[in-house]
Amino acid sequence: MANKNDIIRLSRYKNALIRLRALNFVKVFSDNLADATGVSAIQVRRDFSTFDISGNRRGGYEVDELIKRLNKILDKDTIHKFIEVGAGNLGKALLRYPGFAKSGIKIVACFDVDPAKYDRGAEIPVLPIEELDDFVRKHQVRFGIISTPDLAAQQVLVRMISSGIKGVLNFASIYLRGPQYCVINNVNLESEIENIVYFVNLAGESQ
Amino acid sequence: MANKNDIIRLSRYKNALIRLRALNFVKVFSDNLADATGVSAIQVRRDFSTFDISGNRRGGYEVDELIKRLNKILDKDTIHKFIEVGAGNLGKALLRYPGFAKSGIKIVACFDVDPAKYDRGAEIPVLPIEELDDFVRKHQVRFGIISTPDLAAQQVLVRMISSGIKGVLNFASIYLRGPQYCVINNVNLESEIENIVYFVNLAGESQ
DNA sequence: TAGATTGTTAATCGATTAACAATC
DNA sequence: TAGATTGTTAATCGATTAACAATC
Repeated sequence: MANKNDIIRLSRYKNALIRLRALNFVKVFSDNLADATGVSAIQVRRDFSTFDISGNRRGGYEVDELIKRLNKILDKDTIHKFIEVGAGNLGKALLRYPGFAKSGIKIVACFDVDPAKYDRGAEIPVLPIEELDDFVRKHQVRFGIISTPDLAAQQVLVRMISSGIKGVLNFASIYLRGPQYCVINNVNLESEIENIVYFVNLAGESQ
Repeated sequence: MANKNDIIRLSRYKNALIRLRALNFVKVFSDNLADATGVSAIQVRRDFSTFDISGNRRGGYEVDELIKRLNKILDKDTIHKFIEVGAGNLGKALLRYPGFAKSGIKIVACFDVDPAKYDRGAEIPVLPIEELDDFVRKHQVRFGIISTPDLAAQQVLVRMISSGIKGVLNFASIYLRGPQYCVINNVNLESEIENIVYFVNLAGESQ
């Protein structure tokens, strides 16, 4: 069965292919994709094999066809509705982040506890957290983003799950876990920073 | 040698320990940390062993001491200077993101190509990209954040590296690589979204 | 001392790579 | 056909876990 890293690599192949297509590539060999993504050519072929994508021996893979297959697997042909909880600095920026629309997702509403943040008239309305459950059920939203302070994150997760949310992207720097049927991805910026600092220090010392 | 996952786990232990300390824990056993972080107890002990952290057989680990050791390893006792390139929505939000100050980092300047974004008087000034090299050399900055559109990211990376930056956090959804002596962490929100969607779909199908 | 926990060595598991057969 | 590339099977590598000795 596929795991997170497999999907991350598929995503990278897809992005590389889109750039290659812009350069008028019609076919690619696993070697081309390896160069473009930093993944080994053998890994590229193994991944495609895992997802039943086959090329032409001697002829490589067709770019258009390959992009279509990857988009299908990654479900890029549907627009996915998300809600967000937490309308602070990061939360507001994410509402306006053009990368999300480009990724084929649409944040349909944001929720907060702070009445000063409510804004029903906005393109993406900011609503009281109490309305979350009804909203999610009514609009059949399956995905959520948590951009609250750390302390609120766990509670928000519980609320999201009980309202029927099945997948969560968490930006709070507390590592969240949920029931098996719920997918949670943690983007921990603090941890990323700590990583960079650690390895830069390490490289600095060895000189 | 430690790898990225090792450091991510150390970061998680540290965060869990800070919460446990707030609950008045004085000692912890590897089992406690396992429960708190979702990592196995054996992995916890192995990690500590890797970093020469030892506890008391029968007595576990002392919380205060352990936090100190982890902070030392993660270099949390120094404030690290960062520059940022890209003052768009996400870039501006990151400038104001309280999580960074909490992580012990300080963004000292932001750079952009758009004159409309320049703001020399701001607490964190937004400066023309042409000034990046001088600024980085003068202030001896070693770390950078890329929050530009995808197309600019590669160029910005080259510029950062040539000015002496050693560690980069990249938010553009293009996978960046650099020379070995440079540490690059890619935070690809599009890819995170694709992951969540994929696994939620997968779970949905199997029902 | 007996019991419980650490810390290390050996075993297992999974992911990546090497080798090579299939085939265009 | 000869040459080059895919795709799969076997081998390797690294990370995680199991088992257990050390010891508080």
